[in-house]
Amino acid sequence: MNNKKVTIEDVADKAGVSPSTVSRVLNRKAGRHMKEETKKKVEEAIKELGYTPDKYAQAMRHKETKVIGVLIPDVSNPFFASLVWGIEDKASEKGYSTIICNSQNNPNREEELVETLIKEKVDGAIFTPCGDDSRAVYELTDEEIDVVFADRKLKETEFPIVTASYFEGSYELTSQLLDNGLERIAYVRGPVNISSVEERFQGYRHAMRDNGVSIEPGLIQKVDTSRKIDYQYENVSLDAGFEIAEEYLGLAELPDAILASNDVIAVGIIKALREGGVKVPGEVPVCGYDNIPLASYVDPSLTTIDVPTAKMGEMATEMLLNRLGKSRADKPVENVSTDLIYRDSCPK
Amino acid sequence: MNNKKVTIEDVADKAGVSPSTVSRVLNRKAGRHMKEETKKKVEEAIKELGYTPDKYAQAMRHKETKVIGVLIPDVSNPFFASLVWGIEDKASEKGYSTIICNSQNNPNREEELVETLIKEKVDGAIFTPCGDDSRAVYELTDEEIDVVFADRKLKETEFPIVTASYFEGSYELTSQLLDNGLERIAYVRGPVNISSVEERFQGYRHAMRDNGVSIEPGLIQKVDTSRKIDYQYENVSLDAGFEIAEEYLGLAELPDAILASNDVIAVGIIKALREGGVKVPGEVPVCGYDNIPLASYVDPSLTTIDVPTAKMGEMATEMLLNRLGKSRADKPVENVSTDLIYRDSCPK
DNA sequence: TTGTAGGCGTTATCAA
DNA sequence: TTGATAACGCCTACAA
Repeated sequence: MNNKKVTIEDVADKAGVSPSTVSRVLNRKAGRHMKEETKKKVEEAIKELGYTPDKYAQAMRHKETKVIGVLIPDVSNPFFASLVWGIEDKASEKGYSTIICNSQNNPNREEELVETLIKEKVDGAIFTPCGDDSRAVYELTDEEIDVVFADRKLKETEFPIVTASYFEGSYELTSQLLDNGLERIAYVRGPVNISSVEERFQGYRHAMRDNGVSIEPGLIQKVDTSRKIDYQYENVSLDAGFEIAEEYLGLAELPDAILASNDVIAVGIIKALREGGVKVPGEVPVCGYDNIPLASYVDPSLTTIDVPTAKMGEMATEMLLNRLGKSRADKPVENVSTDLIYRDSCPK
Repeated sequence: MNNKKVTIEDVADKAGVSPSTVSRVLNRKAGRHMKEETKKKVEEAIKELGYTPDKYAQAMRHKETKVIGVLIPDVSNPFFASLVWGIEDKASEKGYSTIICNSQNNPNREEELVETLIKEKVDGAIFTPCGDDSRAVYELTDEEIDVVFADRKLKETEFPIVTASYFEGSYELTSQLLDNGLERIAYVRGPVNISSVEERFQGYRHAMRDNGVSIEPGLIQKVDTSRKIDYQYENVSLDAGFEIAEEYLGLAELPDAILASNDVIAVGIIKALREGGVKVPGEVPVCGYDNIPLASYVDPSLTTIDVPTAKMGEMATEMLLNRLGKSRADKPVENVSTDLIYRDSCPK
């Protein structure tokens, strides 16, 4: 088709005006004054020629690139995949493109990717760090690039963030188990330095404490899924859950129930229990977190806590876009709410 | 830190040379002539100032952006997630960034995204179309943007592609089931107009025919997962598999075995059978395709066919990068090989 | 209301 | 071997 790039000058020629007039038609700030006729001529020429402004020339001229960077640990984790979906939807709706970067849970790679984002001159970034003490983010803010966190926050800093009520979710679930008379509740948690993991864990701890139930040491286990990397996130968490559960099987007495940081770990746990001849939930109920799609399809279906990740992504994007330009903006913290979902891995 | 952007001129000043000299140091084609001393001075200045060339200015000057576009149906599908991982790895290794676009199985959105890629002036694109007759790709080639297909091919066209030996995988699996004396083998396939789905299906068909076994109508079912969209790919395929299996349950006689286009559908099938009181694999063995991580964790673990998706992504990227610039290039078609994996959803 | 001119950061060309 | 200059496509003062 009309191949060779058409520039603003071509449009100007065709419309019989100057390039700046064309530019004005394109960028008319609010109500600007110009003859209706000129405007019409120009618009026609634009349409006929199929003209689109050159992104790169625009970016060079003024400050905007209309690109936002997304820095997350790993898209192959379904949790982040749908977070990203939410981000992309909202961004493209608002005329922004996105660059997705996977840190692969590696702080060094995280820093490299931040460099990339800077080179790409992104207008802003949505950031889910792989730890809670990333200094990478400061390179962004040094360059005056707006940053909004999603899901996980940094220790001892106050960046704008959209996250979920993780503490409350865990607290509620744990309380219900206690109400059902289960007391020796085990907890399998993810890496220590991730705020969302920590909050989920603290919800459990506080619920136990508030109900006057002490936690037997040895019932709390930790998987460190951030060390190993794999093309498929689930590979490492499944195995991790499996291995931890095998340790529980070695205990003199099995726990009354097992809670996991997330659904994938929980599925690994269930498999180990099954292979160890333990009935779920008959002997040991198991619960996860996140409500991944497969949660309702494994046997037994996972009791879990739903997290509206896509919505989280949308909200983070809106928050970021609202802040762009403005030196400061409105709400610095928003929470999506979680939702407890009972299924047959855990008797109500 | 050193905040305000440092330009090539700053470097030139600091080194006491002209901007063009700095540029030459940066882009010295092969062995070029310049005093070692000047070169050294310039390199020092570059390092001290932490100078990096401005991507946008470069893109405007010559033809390259060092960006490749990736157009796939849906990253929340673990299959594509790891494909993308492979692409990103290889691309960043070669100094390219990527723009990931999800068509969400929507041909219209696919066309929009192609426009985006053109505006972004990507140097090339990796494309997994949502159907087999996408005309969107021609807009890319009209703009002289190189395109390599991944996983799925278009009908009646010969674009360079990296895919997998899907036909052979299915053929082998089906043959083995037949060898085991299973004859009434059902097949649940995905949408008609996707080449990888079709090839998997044809592998089954040919194996049946070559073994002289005719296929009972009614045993072949189709799920159309491309209609519904969801933030999580798995939601729709799981449900689809579930619903189809319910139809089999209504049959006068159950099939001897059920094959599915992919693992996710297979998990949906298994759940329906289980709820219908049918033992897997005792009464009806079930097999999938793709070897997703969860395949070995569901109960019973899925017999499936491994597809090295990440490798496929790497190869597609290499193929694309090799073609950039060159009007034509070497191998237009490469296949990764698949690998049959027996697990306990299917007796050997 | 519209046009002219200059410059954003690079690099290719040509002259020195 | 190095430097000056123009040009990529666009936008914004400023002038008309």
